[in-house]
Amino acid sequence: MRQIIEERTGSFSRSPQLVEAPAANLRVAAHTTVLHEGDPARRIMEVVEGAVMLTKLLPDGRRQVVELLGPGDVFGLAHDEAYACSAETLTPSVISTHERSALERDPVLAARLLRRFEAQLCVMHSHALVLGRMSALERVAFFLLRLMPEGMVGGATLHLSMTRQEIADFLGLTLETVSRAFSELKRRGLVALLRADEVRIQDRGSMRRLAGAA
Amino acid sequence: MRQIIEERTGSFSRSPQLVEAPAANLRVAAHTTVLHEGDPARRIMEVVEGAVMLTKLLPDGRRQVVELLGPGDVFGLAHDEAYACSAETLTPSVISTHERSALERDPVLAARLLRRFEAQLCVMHSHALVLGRMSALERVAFFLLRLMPEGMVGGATLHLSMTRQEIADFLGLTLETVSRAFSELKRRGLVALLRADEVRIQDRGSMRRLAGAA
DNA sequence: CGACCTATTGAAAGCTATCAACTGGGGTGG
DNA sequence: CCACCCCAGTTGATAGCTTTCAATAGGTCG
Repeated sequence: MRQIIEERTGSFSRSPQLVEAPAANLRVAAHTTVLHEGDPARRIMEVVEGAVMLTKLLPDGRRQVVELLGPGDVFGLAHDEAYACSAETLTPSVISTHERSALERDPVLAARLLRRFEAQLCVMHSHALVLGRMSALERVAFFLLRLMPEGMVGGATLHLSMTRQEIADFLGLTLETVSRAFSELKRRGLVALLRADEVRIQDRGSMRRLAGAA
Repeated sequence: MRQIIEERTGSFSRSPQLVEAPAANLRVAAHTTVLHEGDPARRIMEVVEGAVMLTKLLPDGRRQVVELLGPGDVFGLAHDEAYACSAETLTPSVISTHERSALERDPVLAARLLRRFEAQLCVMHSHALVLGRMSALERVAFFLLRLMPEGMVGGATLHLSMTRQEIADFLGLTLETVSRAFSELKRRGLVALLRADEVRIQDRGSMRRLAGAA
């Protein structure tokens, strides 16, 4: 299941003494596991391009997608020197990595990560509200709005790069419930489904109301 | 509903030009709302002593306690220049506050907050797993273990400084379900309830197993 | 064109929420 | 000092939503 990471860091690659270069960049294919929950946490990473999901597992196999990341977002966080989540690309991505010790030496990097952590923490707070207090329909509406950049006009269609199972694991639902929610949103005319992974938001106002105007 | 903040910052207090003092400390009574979701986010805060909960509201009044904070934890995060959560003390607390601009001027502060943000983000990831994938009984077990410091021996009793409603809002349940879960844990002999807010963990192993060994 | 994987839809079961009644402890006031 | 009141918590019955199990449809790739 683990796929190979395609590494293209140019002249910096594979030189241990160059880990503190501004950024060691990795180009990674879609559906690649970049790091594994529990592995020793040596490096901290930023998404440069693409989309990455962070997941956690329960001993019995239940999975939660805890965070969806886009350009600028940071991952590879450590709890007790080990990665707290697995990270998997959803699309072809570019990821830059830093030695953890660079945080202390590089104030510019530290300042950037600080700002980003604050933003990600706020997003997690919203997600706790979604997971703890919203119905299935509301969760899916919230999810679609979150993926749809503000400036996106009505005509544009959104490509979901996640399966129903991945969306379900993100929203704390089952894949069947997610599918039913999509169908219900379609039935109500709030979204149009061109294909299973091509969505268009038809009635943004109603969607916002469903998602709690968040 | 809003309670008055009792301010005792000694000689630094109420001097606008001293906001960048090492720490403007507030001593706050229990059950005091320190800041309100949506208010302009001027300052960033740290818990020095006590316990604080961060909450978010849906337009229809549904509430989620998104984070429980103890000494060292940071709050007062901003989304679009406004506080993303309300913050309320659970116990008498001491809170230190900083101007947001201090983050850029004070590298020591920034480094401390960076480390703390990382830890809090990891905790939020765990909480997403709890909210998204755990049953009511598992959630309550997880909650109790989280409150029970590792070193705490069997004999010690834990004082819950939260009502059933607050615990429910933290775990994404109703107060009745939380109460039933407590009763079930008691019935199974995993915990003892001396009073409604005095708990003793009797069988830590079983509790860990329930909580997914997290 | 067929195989396979993902998504959709249906029916039934299960868990939690909701509504409601009751209990108990603490504090207040007589 | 005791009785009563009030609020938090507990417990019960029922409803509702989501999950589970199962079968069907759709799309993609060989």
